[in-house]
Amino acid sequence: MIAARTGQDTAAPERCRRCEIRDAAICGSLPDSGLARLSAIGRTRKLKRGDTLTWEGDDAQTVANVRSGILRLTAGNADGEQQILGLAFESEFVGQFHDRQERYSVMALTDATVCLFRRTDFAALAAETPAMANAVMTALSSELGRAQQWMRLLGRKSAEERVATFLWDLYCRSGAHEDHPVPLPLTRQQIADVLGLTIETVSRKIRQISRSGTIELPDLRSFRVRSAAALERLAA
Amino acid sequence: MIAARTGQDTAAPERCRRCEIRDAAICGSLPDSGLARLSAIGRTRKLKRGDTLTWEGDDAQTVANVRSGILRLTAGNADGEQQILGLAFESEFVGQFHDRQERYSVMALTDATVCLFRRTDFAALAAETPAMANAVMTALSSELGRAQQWMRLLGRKSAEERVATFLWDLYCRSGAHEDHPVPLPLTRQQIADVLGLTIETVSRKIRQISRSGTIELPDLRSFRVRSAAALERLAA
DNA sequence: CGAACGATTGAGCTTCGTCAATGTGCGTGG
DNA sequence: CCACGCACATTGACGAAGCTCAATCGTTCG
Repeated sequence: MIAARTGQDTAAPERCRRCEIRDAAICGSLPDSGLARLSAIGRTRKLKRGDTLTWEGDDAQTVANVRSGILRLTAGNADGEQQILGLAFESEFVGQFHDRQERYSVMALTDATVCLFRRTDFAALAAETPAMANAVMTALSSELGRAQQWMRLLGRKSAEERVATFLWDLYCRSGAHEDHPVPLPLTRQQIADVLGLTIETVSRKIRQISRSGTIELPDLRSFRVRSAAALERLAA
Repeated sequence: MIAARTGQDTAAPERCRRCEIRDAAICGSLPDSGLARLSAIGRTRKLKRGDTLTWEGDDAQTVANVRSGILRLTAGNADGEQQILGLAFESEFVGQFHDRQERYSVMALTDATVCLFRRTDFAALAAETPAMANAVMTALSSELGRAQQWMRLLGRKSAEERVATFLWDLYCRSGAHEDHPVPLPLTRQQIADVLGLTIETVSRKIRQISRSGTIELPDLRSFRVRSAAALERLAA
């Protein structure tokens, strides 16, 4: 999800210039010494699908960089209702760089690998290394940008546009080309939760886009884009 | 609007513990020297209702702290459609602390006073003063929290809940008590834009909440809360 | 095979947007 | 002062989008 127009030319990889996706750019602006320090304090953790990395309200001990898989960020409210705040894909950061309390719960939607940093280590590094502090701000800025794109999706897009946006997003991130299969590692229910729709509406709209010939559905866990242009147009 | 649970005990004022609103806490964690530096680089500007402070896409020259009035943050997309990203009230910050390009346009919904800082001054201060960098991160974090609350409003709330949330928000911020008039300095159209609804729906829902006895409408530019508990319940 | 789970499809209903008519308050010019 | 125009607000009728409820289908796994 979705765009941070950072207005910066960092060295961070950009997977797809045309869609709304950019990678979090935290590493791009770091000097080598910062990178070395960073990797010195990180450790890898593997998550199984369904595992929860952090719970909303917990002490914020760690921030994480996604190496593989898809994480889901959710915040509950008093009624126990869950609002999905977004997804985090490879290379993106999740967690509170600054706050002492988790603002959202993070769950793995697929098997995933993350690189964990203790928040305090991170903060200490930021305090002593201006470039690091700068990088944290970049990450926060970029997260904010993603949040704002997400708002546009939730606030203004129709069900069809939401579904198309989601598929387009996955397509762009996957690096696949037209007619090549793109993994779709979420259930319809999970997609519905992410997009703020019901499972029935998601199912109907996916079918509808498929019947229109824009995509193909070889099975429930993948899709092929027949016309990228048409899909992008549907995504609005 | 709306909540940043920073998990921090800062000295920043908290107007209303019960509702979702907190003040941006940037000043709370600054040492006096930082504050002195901060006020040295700031300057005041008055905005008339309808004035635009910054345009999306412009070079980000300044960040601003709202001293009075209400600002509206919007982002356009290719189609020229506008998505409202939120409002900024007294004591909150708007603008890009980190990015070189404005991410949203800022317009005054009412006459307003802002305190402006050049982004570069701000950044320089942050680079040399860890406490200042920390404060910027706090502000970014808090903005992120607001964005996430806004997502919940856009993603999950019904028209009635949105309107009630908005009124509840204003009520809490105003510091007024039950049966005291709360200023409502926006037109129905502006409220509709903010909440992602149409003017007709806003009008109907406000009337409906009024007919239910929860609020009273002495005129179009203010309201009185008859039952704060009921209003909070409607806000969900 | 049968149970369980996810997905699909249909029917009906609710909510909210659209379009159109009407009401209300206010400033301006006669 | 009054009449008029204008902007904003309200209200009603209608329709479309999407939600709810329920039935059915397909796959997978025991």
